[in-house]
Amino acid sequence: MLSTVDGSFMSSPEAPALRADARRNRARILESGAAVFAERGASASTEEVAARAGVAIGTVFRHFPTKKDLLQAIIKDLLERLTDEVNALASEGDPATALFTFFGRMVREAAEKKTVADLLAADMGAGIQVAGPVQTLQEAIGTLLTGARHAGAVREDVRLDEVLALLTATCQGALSAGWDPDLRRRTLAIVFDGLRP
Amino acid sequence: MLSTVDGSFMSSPEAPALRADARRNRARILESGAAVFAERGASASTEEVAARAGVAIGTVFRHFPTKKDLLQAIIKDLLERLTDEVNALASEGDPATALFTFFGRMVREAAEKKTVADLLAADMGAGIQVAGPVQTLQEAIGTLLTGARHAGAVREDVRLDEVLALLTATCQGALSAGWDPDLRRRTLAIVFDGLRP
Amino acid sequence: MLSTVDGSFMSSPEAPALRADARRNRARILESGAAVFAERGASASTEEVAARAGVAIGTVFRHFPTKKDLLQAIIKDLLERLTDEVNALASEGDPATALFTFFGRMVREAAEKKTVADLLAADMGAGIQVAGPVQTLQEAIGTLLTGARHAGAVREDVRLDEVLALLTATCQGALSAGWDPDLRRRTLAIVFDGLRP
Amino acid sequence: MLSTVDGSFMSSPEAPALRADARRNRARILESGAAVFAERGASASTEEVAARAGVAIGTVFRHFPTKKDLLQAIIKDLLERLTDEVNALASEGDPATALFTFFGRMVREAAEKKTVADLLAADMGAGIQVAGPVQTLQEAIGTLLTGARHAGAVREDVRLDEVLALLTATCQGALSAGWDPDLRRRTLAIVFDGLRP
DNA sequence: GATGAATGAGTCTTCATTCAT
DNA sequence: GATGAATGAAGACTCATTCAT
Repeated sequence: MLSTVDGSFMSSPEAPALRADARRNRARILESGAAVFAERGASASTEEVAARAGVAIGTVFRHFPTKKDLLQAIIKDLLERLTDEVNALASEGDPATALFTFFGRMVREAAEKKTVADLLAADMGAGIQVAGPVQTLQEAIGTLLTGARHAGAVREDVRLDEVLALLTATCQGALSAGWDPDLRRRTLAIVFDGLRP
Repeated sequence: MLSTVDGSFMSSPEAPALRADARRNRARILESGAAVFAERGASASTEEVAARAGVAIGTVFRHFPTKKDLLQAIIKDLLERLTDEVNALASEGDPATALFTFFGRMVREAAEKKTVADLLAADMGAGIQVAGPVQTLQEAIGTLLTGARHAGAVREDVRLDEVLALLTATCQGALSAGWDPDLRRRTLAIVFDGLRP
Repeated sequence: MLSTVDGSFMSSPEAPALRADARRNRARILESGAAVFAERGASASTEEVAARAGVAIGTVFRHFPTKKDLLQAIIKDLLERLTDEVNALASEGDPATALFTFFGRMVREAAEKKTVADLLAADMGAGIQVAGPVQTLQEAIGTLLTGARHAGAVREDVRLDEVLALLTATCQGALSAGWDPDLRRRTLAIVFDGLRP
Repeated sequence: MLSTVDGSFMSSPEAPALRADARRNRARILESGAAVFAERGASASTEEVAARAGVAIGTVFRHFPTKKDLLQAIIKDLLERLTDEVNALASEGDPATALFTFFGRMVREAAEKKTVADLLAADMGAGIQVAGPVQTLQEAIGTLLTGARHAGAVREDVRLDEVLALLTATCQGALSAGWDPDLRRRTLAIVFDGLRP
């Protein structure tokens, strides 16, 4: 993946201009947070995130005043990275396969890193708000879908919300059940078959 | 549904006979536990389960020495009920549609009652062991699949583990995303299409 | 069972019927809380209150779900006790001296036990609500004042709010400065002189 | 008021000369500290003092190595200002009214600015030492008292410690109860009446 | 000197679990 | 067996204080 975690050289203009060490810590906290929450679920302790990031607990709370803020930031980060991937596929790849490629990649990552859908699922309920980034990602996937339809790789009557539903479902399934590569391939083959004309 | 919640007259032979009120309490705890954990997730407090069951907290722990035991019992209960449903479909229904019927019913319930997959997903990770009942359910579903294949309703090369993977995935997806009936129908249509010859 | 359900034969009607040991603990927590907060101020730790009461921290929070609740209960308790005293004086004592007697007693206790005014002052700001009990106490003192005026012991134009202001002020002063008995006597003598015709 | 806030040109001889900006910062910290602690009580955070002073937290701790030091400095400052006021009244004003004038002014300020007595009361307990400045102020007030006695405005048997006790008490009372001007006038009228022959 | 990020002990609060009643 | 009070280990969060930049 090309994007940097800390967004160091292109931080958004209104950001408070963090010191180099602070930026480094922020990035490490996000990273360890993603790992810890993916492994242990959203109820893992902030202390463990701090420990894995190699900082004191206070540092985590300085960067993210609330556990919810931390969770939200991790998810946002993840969503942005996914959106970047989708956009790259949309501009480079073959429209007939780009959607399936992204779909497969996302499910594989969910199974391997146990990150994406768990966070999306486990915590949405807790009032976490990431509406903006989610919509951006969805629109990007919509572009892939349109391309695939035009290329005749996907049925004309398939709508975006079904695709998103299938994507979310398979990510969560792969995640919680730990699909091995072969099972993943066979399961997705069925879904992809269902999408084709 | 025919199964009893408390399993009163078929408890394992060596278990000491429960007093009538104890049996009643056990059943009510399982029931309220299913409701509470489905609504609030597995991190809901045991106290709340007790309150909704109308018993004191001590009573819950007398029946289930550990929260994990309670969760396990609830899941087991659920699995047994599902197995009964599958078996009923297998012996009565049309083999060509039975699998799809069960699939659709389970996803609908997940979406409506937020029970099945949430428990299965959220807590499997915590070391809960329900291997036996799960296998029983899986075998029952296997029967449905075989019937469907023989009836020509499902492709010959589709294996049970893919079907289970798709079932789990869509249940979780429906659950966490709250699919409305129309979205559920369209999403499952794609999956079913993928399963057909 | 022959014993009564709550075991308490004279608790106030709407009270939740505490067990004997719980009632004992509740009382001890209120007592140690009054002492600790008076000594160390309202920012003393709940842990210390628990320790002095000889219970675990959880017990304090079972009885008073919030630190604020604890503070409020202590103050209410105090106010009720004071109101009782005032009422006793109003019905028994000499109207010409009852007000002065109560005034002096309250200031002496403030100086000795460092309780009354500190709590009243330190915590009122934190959103603690004891409006009811406070008003009850004030009305009781009002009765004393009326009696004293009728007896010619206090000037006709002295109103209740001034008396309360002087009472609060001297309590706080005695409390924070630790007036010794002699200083207290001389200081109150001046105030009482100011109140007389 | 004549005293400078920063005490720049009269700092103790051995203290290293502060840079102009450092002197300015010290003054602003004292000022914002007085405001913040008066508003929020002594448990307000040092961070807030820094923010209101427009400096970083490190700067506060460079000037006052400990929160206690900061509190102590604020109180000292306050006491010195009060002493100046008393001295001015002692040398200029009418001895018969000077004491009452000062008394009334101090109580009014307490009620309005919530500063004086709060700090004096709330923090004395925490081991803050300002014995020297306090004694200086007390002696200055003693001069006012002597003048008032000689002028026949105050009873011969009234001693300084009672006057100070009444002053402290009414300041605290006015402060915590927020006496309005009318109540303040009536309450002080009673106290003054008690002091007169 | 100023800055503000990092530290970590301390505080409030929750909750699974135990046990006296 | 049922009750619900007590326990105490965690967990989220705060804040005085230190120190690298």
